[in-house]
Amino acid sequence: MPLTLEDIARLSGVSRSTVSRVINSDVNVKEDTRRKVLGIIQDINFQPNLAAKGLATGRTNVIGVVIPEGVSAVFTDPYFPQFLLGVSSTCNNRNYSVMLWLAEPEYERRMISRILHNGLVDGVVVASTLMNDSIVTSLYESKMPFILIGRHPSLDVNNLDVDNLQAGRKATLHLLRLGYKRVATITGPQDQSSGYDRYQGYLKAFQDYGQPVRSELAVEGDFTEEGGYYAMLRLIPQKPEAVFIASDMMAYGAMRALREANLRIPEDVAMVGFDDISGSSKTRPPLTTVRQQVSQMGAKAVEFLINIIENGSPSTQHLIMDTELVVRESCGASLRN
Amino acid sequence: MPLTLEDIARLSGVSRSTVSRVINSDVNVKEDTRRKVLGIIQDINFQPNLAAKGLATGRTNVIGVVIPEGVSAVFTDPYFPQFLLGVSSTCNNRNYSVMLWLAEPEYERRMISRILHNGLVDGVVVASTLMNDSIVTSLYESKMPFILIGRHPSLDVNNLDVDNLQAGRKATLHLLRLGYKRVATITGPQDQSSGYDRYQGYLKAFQDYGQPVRSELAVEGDFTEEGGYYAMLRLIPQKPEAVFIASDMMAYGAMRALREANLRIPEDVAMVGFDDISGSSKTRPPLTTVRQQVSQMGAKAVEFLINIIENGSPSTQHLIMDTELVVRESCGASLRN
DNA sequence: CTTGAAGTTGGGAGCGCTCCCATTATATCA
DNA sequence: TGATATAATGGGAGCGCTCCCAACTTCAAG
Repeated sequence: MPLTLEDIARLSGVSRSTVSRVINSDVNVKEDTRRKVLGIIQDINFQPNLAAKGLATGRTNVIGVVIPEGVSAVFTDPYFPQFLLGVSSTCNNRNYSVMLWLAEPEYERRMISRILHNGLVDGVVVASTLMNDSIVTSLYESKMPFILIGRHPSLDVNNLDVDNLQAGRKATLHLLRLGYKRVATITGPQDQSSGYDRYQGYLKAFQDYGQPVRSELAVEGDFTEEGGYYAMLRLIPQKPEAVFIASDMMAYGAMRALREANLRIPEDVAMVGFDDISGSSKTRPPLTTVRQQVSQMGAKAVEFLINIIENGSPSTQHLIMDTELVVRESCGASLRN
Repeated sequence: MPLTLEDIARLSGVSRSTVSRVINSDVNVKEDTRRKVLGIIQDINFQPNLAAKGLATGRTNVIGVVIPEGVSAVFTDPYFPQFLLGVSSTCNNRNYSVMLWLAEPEYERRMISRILHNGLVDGVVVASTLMNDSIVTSLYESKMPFILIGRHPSLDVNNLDVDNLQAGRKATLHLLRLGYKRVATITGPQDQSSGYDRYQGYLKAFQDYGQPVRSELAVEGDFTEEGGYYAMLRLIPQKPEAVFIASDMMAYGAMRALREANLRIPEDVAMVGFDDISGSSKTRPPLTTVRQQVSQMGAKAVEFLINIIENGSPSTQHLIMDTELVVRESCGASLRN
């Protein structure tokens, strides 16, 4: 049977209240008393019951992380573990715990109400949803603090996003400037903001470079290897000279398709990916890609959320993280200079 | 402000107790009453406060999943997301939630006591630890229900494991029977049971096949692509004809090393991997590997754990899951028949 | 000393639920 | 129809904590 505040109180000859003060670092405790109580707590390895604390304070020191499982890439892309690493690590040192929900459509409604109403979490991080995800709407309508990874097309919510548009533009311009004429793209799903925005960046690059976009050079993928493979297959007949691919996983698939078609990278088709996941420096050839600091995003998201939980959020905030173009060999930059 | 049982009671003209009975499907409620109360609950989308319930019952309907971060492969190997998928999905339909702890060494002690003493979870799944992990010992000494994925060298704990020894033996025998003479292995870390057992299976295969083991043909890897690459580099001078590699990720690294050394797979060096992660059917050549049903393991682990939580566990149980050798091209089976 | 402010401490009430027991409604049988 | 078992219901106590207020110390200033 776990001990309670009352037990510690008895053992150290003070009252329940004083023990509570010690645990919560209240200043109004004589130094002597504090030391004595702390000693007992340590000796006995006492941990206050968080359910009780939660009931009394209305706060649990738990944050929820919601990842819609519908996003098929969840279980193949290193993006998610990496993100969770950042989340978890920050929670650890801020003394929070992580409740993980992989949202399955069939349980979605039930899950949402659990999250919102049952007092299990103090706030929620929602990652990589569809743009009009109902979870976001529900969260928005509730009083639950939350932060969206990505952005929402219409609602003004606290969010943390990468500047996908700039990044897509940067990657595409890189190819354009290397002199490739037929620069294609394999996009992410257009109902996810990351997929959509990167594609918009691609379009913007053409505009800025004063060159017309050819719609037959854009194919939609789904952020998986498989998806990249089939997208590339559809692209090959269009004879692209270069491709901007909206995720490294898809780039791997595209590489496979090109290899099977006996097309060389970058000589026949150059490519730039997106993410810079750990394998991308070791592909053949090494992949030029847009780096985003995924685990740092997880960390930032949690800091952001905890701040809202603890201090409230007078107005909504939007954090945008930068990306960096990592030039390796798949774009053919070294050949063309 | 969220509603309480008392509110629902008032709205439906019954008492708090009756509402509680309805929510917990107690039989002693008149059908009429039940319907009326249920109606109100639904209309209003009421969710009972789980912290309060937890306090009163000592159960939270939350299970913890602990993954030691020290295991470097955590963030590159699809194994973990896949496992979490199984865990999460089963929790969803059993009405449990998942608390995720990626154990960082520096917070380990604090985390363990939180898990054990603060009443946040009803039980714990511990995945892929080192064999003598202190988390397991602490859990064992506590009264907290838990189940270990893998096995423990000395403690008799509830666990769920694949038959790594048989699997390693099966894979190695496959190569031996194909007539390869110098069959090498890249093992996993020998302080993880999966790494150790697969290697023991490798040794057992030689013994059963009546052939001596050459110790220079075994190199220890760390379950990462990188590790597989460097292990293969060390193996190449030994001129192996075939290799059993204890994880597909390492096999990918090994492939890369062989490719760079201009050695063909399987003509110059044949290989068999382990895991059958999703990429393995699409490598060049497709990878022969030992398939384990990872997400199913997650699901089973949760079922197992929930059963212990709800019904107790008179004696410790050990669940062993089978594996299946998936023969593709990297082992050269098609060439040799 | 006396007085009052500041520093400490203790105990009651309450967070929202469950569980137990007492009470009331309903059914059953002779 | 009355006695008795059984089904339904209500309300108090308590889970372990925090928060508030009252009470007690301490100490410096007058």
